[in-house]
Amino acid sequence: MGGRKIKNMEEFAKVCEISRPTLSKYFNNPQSVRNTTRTKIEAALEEFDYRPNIFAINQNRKLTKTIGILVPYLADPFFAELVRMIERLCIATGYWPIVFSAHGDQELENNALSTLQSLRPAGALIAPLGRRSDFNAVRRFAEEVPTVVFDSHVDVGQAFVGSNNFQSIGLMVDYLCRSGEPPCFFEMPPVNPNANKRREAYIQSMERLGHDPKVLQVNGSGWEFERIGMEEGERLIISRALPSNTVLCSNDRLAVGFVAAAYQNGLRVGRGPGCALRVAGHDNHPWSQFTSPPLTTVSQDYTAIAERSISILFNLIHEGSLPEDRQVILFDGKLVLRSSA
Amino acid sequence: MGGRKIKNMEEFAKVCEISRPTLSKYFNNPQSVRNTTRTKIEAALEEFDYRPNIFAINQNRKLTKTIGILVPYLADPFFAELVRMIERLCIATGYWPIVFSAHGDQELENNALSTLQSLRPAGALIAPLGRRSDFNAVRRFAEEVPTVVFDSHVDVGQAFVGSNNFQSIGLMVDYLCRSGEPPCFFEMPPVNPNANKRREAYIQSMERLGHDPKVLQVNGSGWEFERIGMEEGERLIISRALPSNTVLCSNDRLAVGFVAAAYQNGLRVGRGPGCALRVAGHDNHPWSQFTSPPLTTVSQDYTAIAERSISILFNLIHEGSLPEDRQVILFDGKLVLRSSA
DNA sequence: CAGGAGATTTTACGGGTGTTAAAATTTGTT
DNA sequence: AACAAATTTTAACACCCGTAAAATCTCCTG
Repeated sequence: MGGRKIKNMEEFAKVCEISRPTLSKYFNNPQSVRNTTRTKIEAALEEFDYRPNIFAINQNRKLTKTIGILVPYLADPFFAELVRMIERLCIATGYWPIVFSAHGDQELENNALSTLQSLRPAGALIAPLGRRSDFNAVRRFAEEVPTVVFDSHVDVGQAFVGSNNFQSIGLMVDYLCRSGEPPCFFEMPPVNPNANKRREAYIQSMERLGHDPKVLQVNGSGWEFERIGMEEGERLIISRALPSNTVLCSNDRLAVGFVAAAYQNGLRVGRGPGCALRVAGHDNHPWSQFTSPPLTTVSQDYTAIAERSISILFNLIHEGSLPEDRQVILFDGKLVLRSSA
Repeated sequence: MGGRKIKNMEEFAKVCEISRPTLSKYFNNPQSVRNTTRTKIEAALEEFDYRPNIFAINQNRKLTKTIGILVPYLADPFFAELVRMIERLCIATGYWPIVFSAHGDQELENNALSTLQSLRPAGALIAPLGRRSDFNAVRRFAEEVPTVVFDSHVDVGQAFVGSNNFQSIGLMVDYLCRSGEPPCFFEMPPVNPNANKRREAYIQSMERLGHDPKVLQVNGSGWEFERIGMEEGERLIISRALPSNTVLCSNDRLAVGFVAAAYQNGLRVGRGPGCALRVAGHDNHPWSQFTSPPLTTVSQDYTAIAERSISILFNLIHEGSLPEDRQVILFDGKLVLRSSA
C-alpha cells in the first residue's frame, strides 16, 4: 500500500509477473488460483495501490456483484436499522450493497427502481411504498431483477419476508384484554398493507374474545407518524373521544406521539394505580424504549427478517431458477412488556 | 415505453434514425442538440425501452455524474434527514447521489471511502466519524476527490460546513442562567470534534457569566446515545450526583435518554412549579419534540447545511479550481423553547 | 443565391476488464 | 522419469459508450 499508483490491470500484471487473465480470475474468486500465485498477487497488493475499475468490471459481467436495496423512508429508524444489517450481510458475502430511499414519494421510488435496474444488479431487496407505489413499475422491475420483497407485502417478486401481523396483534390484544380494559385501535389512513392487516387482525382478535372492536382512524398523511400521533391523539383526548382507557396503536411511531400527547394533557400513562391510560404499540421500534413511560409493544424480529431476506435472495441468485411457488415467510412477534400498558 | 427492448445505443440510434454520437450528446445534455433532433429522440424514447448503460458511460467520462455521500451513522435521524435533503438536491441538478454509512465503524468507513474513490465521483460530501476516523485514509481520499466536509470538522477537503457550536451553546447557557439555576453539562466521551467544541463553549460561557462550570462526563461508547443518556442519567439521579437542577446535554439524543431516566425515577422535568429538574439539549433533533416533556434545545439549520454544502461542492466541481483558502462555514443555531427547560 | 456559422454525421479510436480457446507450463502421481 | 491433470500464458475478441477530427448538412443573413 502507498506504493506507486497502478493504472490498470495490465500494469498490475506486469509488476506481479502474472498474466492479466489470471489476475482477473483472482479478483473474481481468490480461491480459484494456485496458492503460490495467490501469494504473489497478495504480496503485490500490499506494495502497490491498485483496485480493479468497478465500471469496467460491471460492463462485461452478465451478472454484477451489486445488490440493490430500496426502502420507502430511510429516515425511519426501523428501515435504517434493517438496512444496516442487510448491508453488513452483503459485504460479508462479497457483494456490493447500494441503498435507495423513496423518501415517501412515488416519483422518487420509480426513479430509484429505474436507476437500480440500469445498474443490472444481481438481485434486489425492496420494501415498496405500498399504497402509494406505482404497482406496474414495481412489477416490471421485479420481472427483470431477482427480487425479494420485505416489510410491505406487494405481490411481486420471488418471495416476501415480513412479520406475521395476525399473530403479533393477536398476542397484544390477548394481553391487553386479560390485564385490563379491552383496547381500542388507533390508526392513521393506511400507507401499506401492514396497516390494513393490523386493523383486520385487531378486529378478529377482539371478536374472538367476545369484545366489540373500536377502530379510531384519524386523519393525516405523509411519514411524520409521531406528529400525527401527537396531534390527533391530543384531539381525541381533549374531546374525550376515546372509547377505552386502553389504546393499541397501529405502530410504535404513532404510539410515541400518542404518549407525548397524553403527557402534555396531564394523563398518566401506565398500568399502575393512578394511571389514566394504557398505550401499546407495535414493532419494538428503536425509539419505543425511551418514551415516558417506556412503551409496551410487540417486537418485529429485525435480525431474522434481514437474514432470511438476504439468504433467500442469494439462493435465488445462485440457483438462477425461481421456485415456481412464490415464497411467503412471516416471522412471529414477541410481546415486549414495558410500563406503558 | 413498453416497446421492443433495445440492447445498446447503436441499436437505439438505428430506430431513431440518428447517429450514435449525436445520441451520446443528447444524453449528456438534451439542450445541446437541435430541436427537431431532440423531438425525434424523445419520440423514440416513448416508444422503446432504452437507458444508456451506466457502467459504460462512467468508464470513459473523465468526470462522472456521481456524488458520494458518507455519514457516520445513517440510523441517526439527524443524518438520515440531512441525507434526504442532499439527495434531493443532487437529483434536481442531474447528479447521481450514492450514500454510504460507516455504521460507527472505522473499517466500514475506510471501505466506503475506498469503494467511493473507485467510483471516481465528481465530488463527495462527507461527515467523518471524527475521533474514530482513520485520519490518513480520509486525507488521502480528500486529496483525490473534491470533497466538502460537513457536521464533523476534520481538517481535510476543500471546505467545511457545520454549526457554530460556540454561538449556539452560548445562547443556551445564557438562557438557562437567566431563567434559573446555571446548568451543569452532561456528556459522554466525545465521538467527534463537535462534542469537544460544545464542552469548551459551555465552559467559556459559564465563566463569562461568572459561574462555575460543572462538566459531567459519563462512560459509554458507540452510537446508542439514548441508551447511554438513560443509563448514566439514572445512575447520576439515583446517586444524587447532579451538581445542579439544570442539565445541559451535549446533544439531543443524550437528552432524550436523560429525560426518560428522570421520568422513570419520579423526577418531574420542566420549568414550572413542581418540577425538580430542567433538561436541555442541542440539535433540534427530529425526536426532541416527542419527549415528555418536549425538549428545549438549539436548532441546527438542517436545510442551510445541506444547501450550502451542495452549492459549495458544485462550485468546486464546475470551477475545477480549488480556492486556495479552505472555506469554513458555520451556521448559527436558534433557541427552540419547549417545556423541558 | 452565395456565404458562413453552427449543428450533425461519419469515421475511427480508446478505455479497462471479462472471457474464451489453444498452447505452454507446472504440479502431483505412479 | 513419464504422464495426466491442473494451472497459467498468449492472443484475440467483446462490451458499450465517450470523444476527437474531418466531412457534410442545415439554416440564416446579407
